[in-house]
Formats: sequence, C-alpha cells, structure tokens
Amino acid sequence: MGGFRKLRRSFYARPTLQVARDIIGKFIVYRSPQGKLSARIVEVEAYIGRGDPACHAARGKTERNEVMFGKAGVTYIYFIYGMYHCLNFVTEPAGRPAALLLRAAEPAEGTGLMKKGGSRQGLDRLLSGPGKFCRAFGLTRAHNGLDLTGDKIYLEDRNKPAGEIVTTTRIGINHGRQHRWRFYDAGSAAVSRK
DNA sequence: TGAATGATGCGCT
DNA sequence: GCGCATCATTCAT
Repeated sequence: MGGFRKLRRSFYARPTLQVARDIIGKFIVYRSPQGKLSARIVEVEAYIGRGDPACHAARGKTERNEVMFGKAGVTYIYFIYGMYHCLNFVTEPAGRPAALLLRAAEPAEGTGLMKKGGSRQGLDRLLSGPGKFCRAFGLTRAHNGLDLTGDKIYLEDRNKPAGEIVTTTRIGINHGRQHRWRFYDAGSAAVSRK
C-alpha cells in the first residue's frame, strides 16, 4: 500500500503562492473512523497575512484563527454560514499567518463513504466546493489544528500534476478582490466554477 | 443558464 | 446585531 511520498513540513513552510501552484494535483488522504478517503486537489485559494483583508488573520490573533499563526503543515478548519466547514492548510514559517483554502477535489478512494449532500450529482461534483468537501469527508472544527505530517490526515504526491493551472480572483469575498489568488486545474471537471 | 434567496450559527465590534 | 472564504433550491429568461 502507499508507496507515494507524503509531503513534509518543508513543503508547506514556503511562500503561500508557491505552495498553491504546487499543491494542485496532490492527493489529500484522510484516515477517517469509517475508512480511508482520498481525493486529488484541483482548486485552492490563498489567504496571506495581516495585509490581506480577506484573511481571517488580518485583524490579529484570536481563538478561532490561532493555528494560522503557528507552524506550517497543520489544518485550519472553521465553521461558516451556520452550516458549513472549510478546510485550510497552514503555510509559511511560524509567526507569519497564512493558509490555503481547499475549494475542490476529485474523489479517489473511499467514494462510497463520502457523505452526499441534498442533491444527487455526479462524482465529479461531490467535492466541488469548500463546504461540500468537508461535508463529504466528515471534517469539522474537531479536526482543527491537526498535523499534516502525521498519519490521520496528510497530502501525497501521486505524480498526477495539473496540465494547465489557471489563476483568477477569489470567490465569495468583499475585500481584497484585486488579488488573483485562486488557482485551479483547467483540465478538471471537479472545479467549483469556471 | 443565470440571478435571487433562505437556511442557520457563531465570531467579532 | 451584522456579516460571513456556502450551497441547494426556486424562479426568471
């Protein structure tokens, strides 16, 4: 089993926009209580530091966002709109708060365990949004701050990189719109929006 | 096929 | 009390 390379902390502890490009095409693996789930990452957004008004860390450290201020390579999961969770990967060296929001992925292993939402859509739409991903994987605030270099949840390089990576402005924000900090695999049908 | 809208809880001012 | 890194449904074209 496995045989693939688990991404180390040094992968995450770099400038966020570099990590964003490199993370497209990597696989996220979650060893859930029900079994192994995995998916190929096809869309992320960058949220970078005090100077980015859309970043939760822009107004300083709080109980909610404190993991972003710590070491790279841990999960940052928050609750939004009263019913959804969003998964992020903390980037940059400790003390420099930043993260990548996982927006979409292609289901790989454990698709039968992934919790489907209300509507019935094809497999390529099952993880096509940040809220949908966490719902399908069963991730909540209970999984905030998990170490991505551990064995419960981690990223792997399975040698399936993106062909073309497109950059656009970020979705669903009111401030910091000018930055083109959304990255996605142009060849994927699982991207949330084109 | 796209725009509008309701659901629903909580962090923060 | 307001606004939110969303989504599924409804209604209009």
